[in-house]
Amino acid sequence: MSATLKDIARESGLNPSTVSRALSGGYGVHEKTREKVLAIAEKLNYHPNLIARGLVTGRSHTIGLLISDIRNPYFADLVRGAEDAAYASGFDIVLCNSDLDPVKQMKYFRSLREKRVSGILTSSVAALNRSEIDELDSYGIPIVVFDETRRTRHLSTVLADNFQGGGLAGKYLMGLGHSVIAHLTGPREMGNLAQRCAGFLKALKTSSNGVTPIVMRGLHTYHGGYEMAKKLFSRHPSVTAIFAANDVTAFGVLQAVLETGMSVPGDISLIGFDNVQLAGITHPPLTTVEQPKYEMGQAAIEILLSQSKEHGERVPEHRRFGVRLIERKSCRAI
Amino acid sequence: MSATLKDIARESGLNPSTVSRALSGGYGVHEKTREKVLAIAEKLNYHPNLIARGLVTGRSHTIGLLISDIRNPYFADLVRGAEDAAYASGFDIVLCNSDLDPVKQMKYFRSLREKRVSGILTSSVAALNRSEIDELDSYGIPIVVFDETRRTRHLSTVLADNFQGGGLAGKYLMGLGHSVIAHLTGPREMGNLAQRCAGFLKALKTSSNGVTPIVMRGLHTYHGGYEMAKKLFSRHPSVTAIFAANDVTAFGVLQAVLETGMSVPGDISLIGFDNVQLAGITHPPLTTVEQPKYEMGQAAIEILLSQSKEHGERVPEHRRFGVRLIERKSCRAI
DNA sequence: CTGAAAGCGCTAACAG
DNA sequence: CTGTTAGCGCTTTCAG
Repeated sequence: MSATLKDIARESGLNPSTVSRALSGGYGVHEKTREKVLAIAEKLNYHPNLIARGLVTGRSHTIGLLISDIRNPYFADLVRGAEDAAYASGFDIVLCNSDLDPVKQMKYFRSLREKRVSGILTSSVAALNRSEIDELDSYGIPIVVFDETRRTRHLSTVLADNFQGGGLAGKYLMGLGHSVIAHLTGPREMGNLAQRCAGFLKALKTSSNGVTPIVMRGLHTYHGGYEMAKKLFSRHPSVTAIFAANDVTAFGVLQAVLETGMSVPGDISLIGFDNVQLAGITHPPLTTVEQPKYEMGQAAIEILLSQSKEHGERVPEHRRFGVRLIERKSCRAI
Repeated sequence: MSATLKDIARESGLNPSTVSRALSGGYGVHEKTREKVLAIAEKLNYHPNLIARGLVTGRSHTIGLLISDIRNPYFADLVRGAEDAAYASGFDIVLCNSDLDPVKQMKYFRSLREKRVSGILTSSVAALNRSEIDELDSYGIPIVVFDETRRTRHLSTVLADNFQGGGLAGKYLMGLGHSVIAHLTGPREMGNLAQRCAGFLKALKTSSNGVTPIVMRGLHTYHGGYEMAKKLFSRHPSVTAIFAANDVTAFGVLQAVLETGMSVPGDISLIGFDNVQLAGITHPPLTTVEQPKYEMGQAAIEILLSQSKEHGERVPEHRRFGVRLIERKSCRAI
């Protein structure tokens, strides 16, 4: 089928190893023979077999990227940042969607490992348990996980300052005069959400006037936001402000508010988290806490790449990104 | 480092080939020895090296997926459909974002080919020219392209019935009584957009009352929609309805409308195309023409997989999906 | 059912 | 600067 290095060796009367050098390095090869090799390669329509090369060098130049669902715009930004950075360094990204399913997740991890990827990036999907973390550690490749607040011996992390972000949201809402404020969030195990919640609660606690925080847990998805909001309105009709764990959840809340015949920000002030692409064009445009998703994706690749160069014991790296409040039209003073 | 097949051969006193059979096939191996092999493999924490296997079998079990930008929610759905289908068959997806850049695009194609992917899925990114199509043909792997209206000797295609969709939009707007209707679309070379436009124009033409179609071209992106709408309002203040080439473009239009102090559907009726995830939660919820993105992604993988089994001359396959109008709140009768 | 041998396409010492 | 040799980890004839 495709021409091989041997073919061009035969054709040129050179030795395969010389051809190899001419093609990849360029060093230690006479310019004349190099040109000759290149010409023949062109003529034979030769294209290196990267998987053969990978076998001998041990480098696949491929990075696994495991998230819950690419349709969540938060991940789209993250992935794009990672892909761009990887591309710039000559690496490919294999994309895996786990849907937060612990079984699927481990299947993907194992499959990536068998493909001998250079490293793995993962959002902290279904919370990893001890033995799973140990398994990942045993892979001997750099792994960086997003939004993971715990520290382990080998895993690197990149995350936003969720605690601060939660505080920003809480303070903002209080500053607007709200006193019955709800926080709609996801499962307890998600460390990043827990941090947002903690920061939020802390902010409310430091206020002079008596604010009543209501915390509800469900799924941090569009649907989850919708459900939680409905429940909230029936149980606590006096709420005037909601801090949603992320924008997509906030979108669900928005939907519920509209269906209930209320309005944002007329009856309910709403604030999200992430500053997802479409947050600016909902009605009303969503006030939210921005985290630099694209940059976080990039950073993860940088860490990964720098670690894969190191030998011996790898020291994990941890990077935390600042957040900021994006004020739009979904909150009002009371 | 990692245990190899040889290690377990030595440990068990068997021949590597026997071990190989025990591990992969299971056929033609005594149950007893098979169990023994499995046990030792487990003990040694053995994991097959898929890249070594790939080298000998010539199968990478990897599929390249080249799109313009994963942050466009249209692609997110498509990609997810593809990834799920690929996963189900034991294939991985390597994701590439070309940004419609012809150079980047060909780089990706070549890199995928060198990685010996089993096939390539691509959205019809920057329009391919003759010699590029020839190059793709020469790869000798199945390639399926989305949204490509031209037919070539080797490329398979999957697309929605864009012509019909355009017609649906046109008819709907006319039925509502609009007579000054604009269509905001992308570059001429994009065959799918051209079809949408053609279907739309055809529908208007068959109307009894005199409708004035205005067609504007720009970029079919959020920003492009915004720009075109601004221009449209200053040049044709009498428009009452807009058909945007896709939802993301429609979102841009929506933004422009709001900024201009008008409202949808009060002053402008707006209809999109795609039925992207968030189309239902903009304000107002967007009326649009839905195409089955997820299913299209799946279908592409099916075609790809069925083709990679075939030997000899491959017959390309073409699949066209129906579309339907999703009526929401962004249009009104005049 | 198992072993021996060869080789996928490439790189990497080591000589020369 | 170039050739020789060996081998990455696995599968796959072909014998036995």
